[in-house]
Amino acid sequence: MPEIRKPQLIKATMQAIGAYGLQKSSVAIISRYAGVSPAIINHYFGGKDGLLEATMRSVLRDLSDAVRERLGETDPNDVVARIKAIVGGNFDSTQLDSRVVKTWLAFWSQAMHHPALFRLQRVNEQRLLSHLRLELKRVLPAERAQFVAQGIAALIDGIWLRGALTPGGINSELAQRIITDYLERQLPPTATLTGLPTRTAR
Amino acid sequence: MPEIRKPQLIKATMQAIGAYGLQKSSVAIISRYAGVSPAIINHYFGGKDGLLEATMRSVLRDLSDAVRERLGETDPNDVVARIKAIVGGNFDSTQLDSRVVKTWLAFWSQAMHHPALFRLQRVNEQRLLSHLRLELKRVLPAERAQFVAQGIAALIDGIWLRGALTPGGINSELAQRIITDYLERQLPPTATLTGLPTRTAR
DNA sequence: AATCTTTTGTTAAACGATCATTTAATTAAA
DNA sequence: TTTAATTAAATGATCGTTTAACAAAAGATT
Repeated sequence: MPEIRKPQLIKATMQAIGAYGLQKSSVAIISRYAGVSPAIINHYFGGKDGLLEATMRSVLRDLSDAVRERLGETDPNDVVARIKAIVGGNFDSTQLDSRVVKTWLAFWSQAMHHPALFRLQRVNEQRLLSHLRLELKRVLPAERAQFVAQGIAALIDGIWLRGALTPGGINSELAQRIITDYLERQLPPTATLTGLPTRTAR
Repeated sequence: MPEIRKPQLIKATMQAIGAYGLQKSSVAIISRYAGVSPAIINHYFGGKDGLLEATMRSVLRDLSDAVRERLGETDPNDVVARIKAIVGGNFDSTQLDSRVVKTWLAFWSQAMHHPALFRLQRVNEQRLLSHLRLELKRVLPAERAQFVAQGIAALIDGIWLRGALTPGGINSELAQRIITDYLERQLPPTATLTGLPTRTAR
C-alpha cells in the first residue's frame, strides 16, 4: 500500500499554481490535474489548507535536500566551497523550474496571513541564515559573520525574486557570480587561500 | 468635483489586503472598508481587476516619488550620495508600512498570472536597475556598472523580502548599512573621496 | 477454496456560502 | 429637467466541503 495519492496531489497542486496561480487553483482544477475526484483532497489532506501546507513542506524539503547534498560533497574545512555549495543549492535546477518559482512566491505572500505557512517559511529563512553564519564565523568575527550572512541571504532571495519576474527566468550562473564576488570582497585575504581558485575573469 | 472615491477605494484595498490578504479581499470586504456599496467599484474602475491595477499603480507611484524626492535633494555629481538616495527611497517609511509591504508582495505573486500587473512591475524593476546603472557608470566601466547595479537591486529586494517575513518588520537602518557596505567595496578607492565620510565603524 | 464480512479507496451529487457583476431604482447635483 | 452618483437586490457562477453510495481489496469464516 504505497501512498500514491499524496505526492500525486502535491505535484498537481504545483502544476495548477504554475498554470493558473494560487488564487485560481481551486480544488476542482487541482484534482483535474491529478485525474481524481475533488473529494479525495479532503480524504487525504483534511481539506484544501492541508494540501497547500503539504505542498509547501514538499517545496521546502526539496530545497533543503539540494543544499544538504551539495554540502555533503564538500571539504568540511573549505569555507568558501561550503558557502558556494549553500548558494548553489538555492539555485539548483529543481528550484528554478517555473512551477516551483511560482509556487514559492505564492506561498510567500500567502504566509503572511496563514500562521502555519508563516512558521514553515520562517524556519526555512532562519536555517539559511544560520548555515551561512556558521561557516562565516570560521573566518570572520561573529558580528561581522552575521552581517555578511545577512548580505548573502538577501542576495540569494533578491536575485531569485527578481528572476521570478524576468521573462527568461533566473540566470543561475550570473546569480552565483554576483554572490561569489560579494563573498570574496568580504573575506580577509588569507581566507581565500584555502579554497579553490575563485577569480574567474577580468 | 474632486475625485474622492478613487483614492478612497484604493486605500481601502490596501487596508483589506493588509488585514485579510489579497485572496480574501473580496469587493464586499473592500467596499466595507471604504464605507460604500460594492457596486461602486464597477462604476469607477470597471471591475475588481481595474481597482487592483489602480492600487498597484498607486503603490508604484509612491515608491517612485520617494526616490525622486531624495534624488532632488542630492548633489548631481556625488555618485555615492545619489545611490544612497535611491536605496533610501526604497526603504522610505511609507514603503515599510505593513499594509504596503503585504500589498507589494501580493501583487508580486499575482503579477506572474496577470499581464497588466506583470508589465507594471517589470517597468518598475527595470527603472530601479537603470537608475543605479546610470550613476555607477560614472565611476565604473559599463559592464562592471551593470554587474554592481544588479547586486544592489538584488540586495534591496532581498532585504525587503526577508523583512516582510520578519515579525518586527524591516530594519531600515541595517538594510542601508548592508547596501552601503557593498557599494563601498565595489567602488574604486578614488570614487569615495568625493562623497561624505562613509565608513561608520570598525 | 469459496463465501461472507469488513475495511479502504473513490466518487457523484448536493449543500450552503460567497464570489464579481448587472439591473433597475433612488437620491443628489447641475 | 437632465444628468450624475449611489445603492439594494438579483443573477449566475464557482467556491470548499459533506454526504451517501459504490467499488475494490483484505480478512475471516466456513
